[in-house]
Amino acid sequence: MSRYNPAGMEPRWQSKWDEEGVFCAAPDPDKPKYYVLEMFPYPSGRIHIGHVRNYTMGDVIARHKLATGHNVLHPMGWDAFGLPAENAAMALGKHPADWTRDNIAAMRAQMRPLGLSIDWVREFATCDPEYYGQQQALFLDFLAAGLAERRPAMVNWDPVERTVLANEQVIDGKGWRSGAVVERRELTQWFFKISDMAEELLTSLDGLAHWPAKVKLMQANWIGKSRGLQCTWPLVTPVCGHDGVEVYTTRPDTLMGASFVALSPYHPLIKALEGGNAALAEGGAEMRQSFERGDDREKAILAQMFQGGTSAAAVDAGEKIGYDTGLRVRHPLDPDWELPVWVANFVMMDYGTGAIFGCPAHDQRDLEFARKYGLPVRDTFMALKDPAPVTDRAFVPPKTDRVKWIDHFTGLREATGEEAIDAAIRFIEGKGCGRGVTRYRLRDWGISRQRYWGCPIPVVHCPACGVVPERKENLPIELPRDVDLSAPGNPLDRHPTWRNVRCPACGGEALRETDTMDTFVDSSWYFARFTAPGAKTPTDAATVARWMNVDQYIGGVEHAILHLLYARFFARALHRCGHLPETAVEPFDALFTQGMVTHAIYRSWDRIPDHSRPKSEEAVIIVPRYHYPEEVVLHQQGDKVVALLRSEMKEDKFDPENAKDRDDWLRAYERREIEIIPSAKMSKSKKNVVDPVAIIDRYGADTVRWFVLSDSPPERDVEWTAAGAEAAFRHLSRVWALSERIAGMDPSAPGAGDEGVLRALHRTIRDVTADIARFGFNSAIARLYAFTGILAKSTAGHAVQRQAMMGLAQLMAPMVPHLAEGIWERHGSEGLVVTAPWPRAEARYLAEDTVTLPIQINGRRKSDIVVAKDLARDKVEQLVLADAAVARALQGGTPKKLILVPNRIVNVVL
RNA sequence: GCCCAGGUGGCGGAAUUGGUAGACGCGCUAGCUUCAGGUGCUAGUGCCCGUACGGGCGUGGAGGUUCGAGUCCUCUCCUGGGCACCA
Repeated sequence: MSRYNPAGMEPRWQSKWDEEGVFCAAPDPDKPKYYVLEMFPYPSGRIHIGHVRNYTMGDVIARHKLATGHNVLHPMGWDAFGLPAENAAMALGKHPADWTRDNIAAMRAQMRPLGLSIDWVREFATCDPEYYGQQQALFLDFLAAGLAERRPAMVNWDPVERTVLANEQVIDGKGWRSGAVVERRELTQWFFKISDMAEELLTSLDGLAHWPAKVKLMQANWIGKSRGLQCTWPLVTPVCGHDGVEVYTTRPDTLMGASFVALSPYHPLIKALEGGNAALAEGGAEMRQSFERGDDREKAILAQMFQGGTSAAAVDAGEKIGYDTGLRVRHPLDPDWELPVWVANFVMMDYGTGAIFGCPAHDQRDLEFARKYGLPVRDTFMALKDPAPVTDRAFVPPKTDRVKWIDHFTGLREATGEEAIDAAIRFIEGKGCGRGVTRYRLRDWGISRQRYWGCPIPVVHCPACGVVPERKENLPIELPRDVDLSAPGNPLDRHPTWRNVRCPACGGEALRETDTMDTFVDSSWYFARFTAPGAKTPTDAATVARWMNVDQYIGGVEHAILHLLYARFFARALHRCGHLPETAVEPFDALFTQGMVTHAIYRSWDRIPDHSRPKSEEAVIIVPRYHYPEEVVLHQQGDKVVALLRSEMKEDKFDPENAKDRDDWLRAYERREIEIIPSAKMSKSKKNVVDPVAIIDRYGADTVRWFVLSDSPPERDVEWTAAGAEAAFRHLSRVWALSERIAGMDPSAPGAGDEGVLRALHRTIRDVTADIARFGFNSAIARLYAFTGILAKSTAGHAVQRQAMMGLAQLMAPMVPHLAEGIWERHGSEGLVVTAPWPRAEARYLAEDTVTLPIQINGRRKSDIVVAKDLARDKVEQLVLADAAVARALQGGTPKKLILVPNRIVNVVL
């Protein structure tokens, strides 16, 4: 009788799997293929418990598919380019390449003990020249296909990272990694023309049946399709070569409510005008600054704080500023109607035409602007019920609401906004002074980064030929090893020789492009590369056709827009360039977005002397101090749990592991407990992190795997608790002990209740199989707990208990593969669990010949009866009326009604 | 502000098409075992009344549909997420 010993068992089975090559994804034409992929990690150097959850989920799917006879591809790699390596280089004096390689080695070493069913032969890192060289080849193909281009553009400049960011990488006006407020700059940059595919990327979302609706919705919102009218408002007096102002609107039906035209401070006409108008130039510059630095927003927040309120509404209001340019335009529907042209800080150059017409009655921003500067407010429609002119709130009903129109130019009287918009576009197109236009919020993907540690963009700048693509035979364009990372800016710009090349076209002296690609490019096609990681072309036609699509993709919901949208674009671009079959333009058949692992935060408050104040005063500052979970011991005190610092207890010679000591210590130092802040996202600064390596060392990989799948549904966050991890370990120990007990049974001893155990086993097989298929891992585990309980109490004979134990091991195998192999071996089974065919639930054990029929009285359950399945209605009624609880309720009377749902339920209505 | 997802015991959470609410785990209570304690085992555990038999209430709140509602409908409150001067 041996004890459960994961430390001894787990490495042994891992070697065994390696020796047998069970995870090697050699194409097997006799089996259906199945490609499982988890989003690959950034090699930060340490695995995170969130990684463990992510990869364990993928592993359950992969192992289950392996057992159901699939040819499984389950690879792993590293998203290895990116800024942290450069930062580390500066901080540690270590080359980014070395830092990255070391981190990869460290993380691989931390991941391998998890026993994941990964084909490690396919492993690669995006910083391998073999990988990024192929990416450069793709870039050249995209360029040739018109999918990439170089052009000047206003870009988001992150002053901390000293590079530009894509729109998707700017969150709340701040860089997604640095958190710095981004500035706007005009730079010549490389773009992928993702906006050309906006419509396709939007409509194809409908076909993604196995994607979460939430992710599809987020993408649809991001693409942001709108239909509207674009029309010219002629200038009364042409100026600076402009005859009129192009305006885009989604509400052409409200054209008669116009009160002014407003231009973005970046509008070309404003820039042209500023030359001759000092006041305008000053005002325009001020407004642009407010865009760039968010100045007025910050000021507003500050003002609010000093006045004691920080309501989001007040801050969000954002003061509207404008200058009257003095120009006037004619209304497109009425040449006699002249309107003023303003420049306004709330008009964006990036959307529409950078010019709007203000309709204060039906737009809150325009109303605020009009009220501030005394511009007219004209109602164009009113509510059917209680029509009233607009005063301090713009009237903006949903476009599907019917409203009453005031003297509408299309002749409408009562109509919805939608109908009015359609009518207005038709009307204006008929008059020839405007056209219906569909627009998208999605803009092109700027991929240029002024950084070292990324994939070089393979083009050359030639004084004679201009921008020339590199020749494919010269790829990969490798990053130079000898770079100076100590100074700010792009080290490739400063490199003495790397830039100097011959022009691929004319052979003259030329300069290499020094921008590198956004790291999201690296992760936009790795899934395709995994199908043939050694190919001399980006993909290999036959193998990519065999393995694509990814059948199940798993990752965090934080990539719902960025990564997944780029990957969808890339798949289409790859297809156009002949690297992916058409069937793979949507590369991920099914997507699962898993929740985070969270943990409570332990915080105390330290009083430290405040040296900035004169000594005479009571000068202390109270600062928060956070504690790692392992520094804290939890103690049950009455009905509440308190956290105590182990180190403090030890200093006072108390044993933190001893409950009585904890009690004594608490009594002696009553107020030294630590605040417990409920579950939050793990964060290093709050120290609420758990180290998977430490947990694996303590309990084994199977316990960690079991735990991260337990309790919470996988799409939701799971709270890591020490008690939960203990419970997982105890359970696995009990399963092992049960297996030992059964192994030690007398094989010939008779037993009782064989049938019941087998029924329970087959029900469990049926239910666990269904649960795994629908990602209900927490439910599957609950059922395995329940079945373990039944087996543990069973008095069945040895043969049946052994069979049940083996079935249990198989069902547990995707979650706790090492333990399952151990049990399998202990009971003398052939081969490995991992390659054994998945058990089948047999119909004869699932069929029931009796049913327990709950009896409700007036809809509330009062009793139940056991009857033969499909028993005749009148027989059931007799039994129901004879039931003690029913008789008591009837008190000799007859029920008003008796509802009988066969084999399901009975309801007696009094 | 707009859009989306959720609110179920002390806690994490179960609950096919409307059909026994609270599976399973944690915690707690009692007992047993070992014992200095933890561990292990057995039983109990939604709330209220009742010694018990039993009864009443109960899935954020208020209404509604139904023989029957966690599930469907209307309104409302709260929490989390996404987007946001997008014209």
